Amino acid sequence: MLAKKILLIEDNLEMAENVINILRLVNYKIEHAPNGITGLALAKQAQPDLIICDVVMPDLDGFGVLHILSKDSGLCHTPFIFLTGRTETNDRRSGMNLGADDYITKPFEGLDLLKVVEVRLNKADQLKSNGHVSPTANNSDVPNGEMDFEKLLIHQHARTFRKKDIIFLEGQAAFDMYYVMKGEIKTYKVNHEGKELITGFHNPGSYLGYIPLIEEKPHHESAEALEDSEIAIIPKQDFLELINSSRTFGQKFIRLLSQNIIATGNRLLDIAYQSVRQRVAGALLKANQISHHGSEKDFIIMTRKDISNVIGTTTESLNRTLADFRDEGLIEVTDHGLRILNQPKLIRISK
Amino acid sequence: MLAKKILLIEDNLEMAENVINILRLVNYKIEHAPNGITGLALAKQAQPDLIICDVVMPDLDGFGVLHILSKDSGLCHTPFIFLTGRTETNDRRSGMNLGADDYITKPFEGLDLLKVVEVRLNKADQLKSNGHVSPTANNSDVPNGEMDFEKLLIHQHARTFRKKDIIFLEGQAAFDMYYVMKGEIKTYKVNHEGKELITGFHNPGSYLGYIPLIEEKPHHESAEALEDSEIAIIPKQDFLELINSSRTFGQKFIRLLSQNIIATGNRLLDIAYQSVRQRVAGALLKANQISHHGSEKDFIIMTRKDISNVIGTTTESLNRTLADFRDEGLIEVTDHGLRILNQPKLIRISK
DNA sequence: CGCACAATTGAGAGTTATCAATTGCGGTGG
DNA sequence: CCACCGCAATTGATAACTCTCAATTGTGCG
Repeated sequence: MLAKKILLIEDNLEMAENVINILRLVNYKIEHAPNGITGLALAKQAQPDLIICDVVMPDLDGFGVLHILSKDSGLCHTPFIFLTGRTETNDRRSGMNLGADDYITKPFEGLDLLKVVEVRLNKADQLKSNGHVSPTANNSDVPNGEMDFEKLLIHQHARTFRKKDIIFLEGQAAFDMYYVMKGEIKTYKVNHEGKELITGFHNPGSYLGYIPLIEEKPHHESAEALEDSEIAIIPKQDFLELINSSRTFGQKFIRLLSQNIIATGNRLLDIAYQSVRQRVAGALLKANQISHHGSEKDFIIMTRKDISNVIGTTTESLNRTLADFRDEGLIEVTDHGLRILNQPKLIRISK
Repeated sequence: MLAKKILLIEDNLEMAENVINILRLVNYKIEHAPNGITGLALAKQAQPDLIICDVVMPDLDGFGVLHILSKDSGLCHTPFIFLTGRTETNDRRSGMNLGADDYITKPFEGLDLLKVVEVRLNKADQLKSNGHVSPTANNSDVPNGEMDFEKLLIHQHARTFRKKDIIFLEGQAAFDMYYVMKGEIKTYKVNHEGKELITGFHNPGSYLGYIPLIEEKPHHESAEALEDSEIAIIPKQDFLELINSSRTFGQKFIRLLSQNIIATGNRLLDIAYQSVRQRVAGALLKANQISHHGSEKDFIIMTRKDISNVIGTTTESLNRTLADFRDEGLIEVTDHGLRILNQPKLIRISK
């Protein structure tokens, strides 16, 4: 197989050297551009298999480079990896949506870099060789086939979001719909005092962020990755066309929305009139139903903060209730999570 | 004009005499059937302009008569009025959905009877003479034209629901969508302990009860008339066809659902974390925005119970908060309702 | 007039939030 | 390798809030 060609766009020469040295270890062919402008030119000329690009650069920064490349039909599907400084990403709560397929934070381990590069090259190969077979069709992550929709996903490569990464923030303008392919995402709203209420958990096969597209409004909730996740990003235009042209897809969405309304209505009633004790019991039961995501049965892995933000209470109140439940022999608290011991009694409490 | 022909189906002869005597005063032509079976036969033969029918009868009761007539293309649009006993209707909370165009409770005043009959005859005339022009197009109650939808409404006559009548109850099977043409409706959910949470107010132009039709599930909330109202009833089949065939209508519904989701999400956040004081302020402001329904500006007419059921608290807590607001000069409490005196400060409190 | 029901007010109990302090844990840097 | 830092989890004490129960007043209606 031909050696893969990688384009590195990085203005800091020391850093560039560093990256190049690491990549050379695996026999990649490296092109280096010292700024965004020449990076663009080099990309068009060399047609690399993958692009690594620093975010912070004079003149044309990484976002600019990405933006321009995404308009280029020959390069828009080339894997694009950001090199981001610690300070920028450490504060993930700033709501950045990187827009690249993946990213690496500086400083980084050589192994991390190689891994990310390899994964991205492999995925790109898969997409190419599979032709029009959807990448999601290969693994069984995705429930009930989407037909039209999968066709649309083919032309999208999934982006990576690491644990705690923000996918979008309440109030931001909405440009895309999101489709979870791997991992787990929470959506939430924050009130005036900074208290958070979780509005939903989203596993593979779940759609995110489409309501603002319909309403032509900013995001009404935020989304954050609870674990490393892969998410396909469908442009607003494509989504709207799909809704408007495909009857089955439109109907599917109407049903999604309806279910959402019924569920939210029930939650309203619970939060309005049930005690914390009742809501905790209910939340544990629901979490237990849903979150068999790979883990043992009857095992709930969530931070106290997240559980309390589902219930709409403080961690302290939650914790007291959990302690009560533990003392009453209803649940078991281990290092790794919660296990329900007496489901019938919990059900009784939750009503 | 020809004398109108009215068919009375009533097994109690004394009651029948009574009704006939009253109706004769206005020169109606009366046919009388002493039971449901002959009533049906007489209806088909005489083709009356209006039918008055007792609910409680041996063999075939009023509901049975109505059901059979509604299948008859020649009679299904004939105004149909129920005569119901006090005991049945007094307990309106039993969730009956009468299904008739209107009803009269025994014992009744002669004037009431005549009024109801006259109103129904007039409406039927209007429908006939207007041909394919929607009756709703004549008055400006209904916002932004519905196009396809109005055509569908033509073939429906509105049913009357009196104040406090139940339109549908949570848990009941859902057969129809409802379209408010006049009056005001509240939808609400009730929890295990009988506490009520109001999920919405619906004015003319508003749709009700369609979500269960989409989901093929029982009603997820109940609906009750807050004042005398007129509601068109669209059969499930018609609604589903409309959703599936009309692009614009489907889109319209997607938007309705989306708005609902955004609004409910915000309410969740409020109820979860805001104090009663904050929620009362918010509710007053919102009620003030919406409920200029004919009444004076800045004037809120709602029972304390309804306000507290919007907020998710008890009437006592609500009332204490209202008393506070009154003492602080933020609102004025009169015999007929509440008036907001200091909107800016209320806004500040609500956040 | 009296009944049924909505609104109001009071007193006390129960629940939940807040503030504060402590413990435990994973990762970092020396 | 270990001390240290930051963060999550836990526990305690207290304050604040809201509900419940009870009693009273007001109001529309037969």
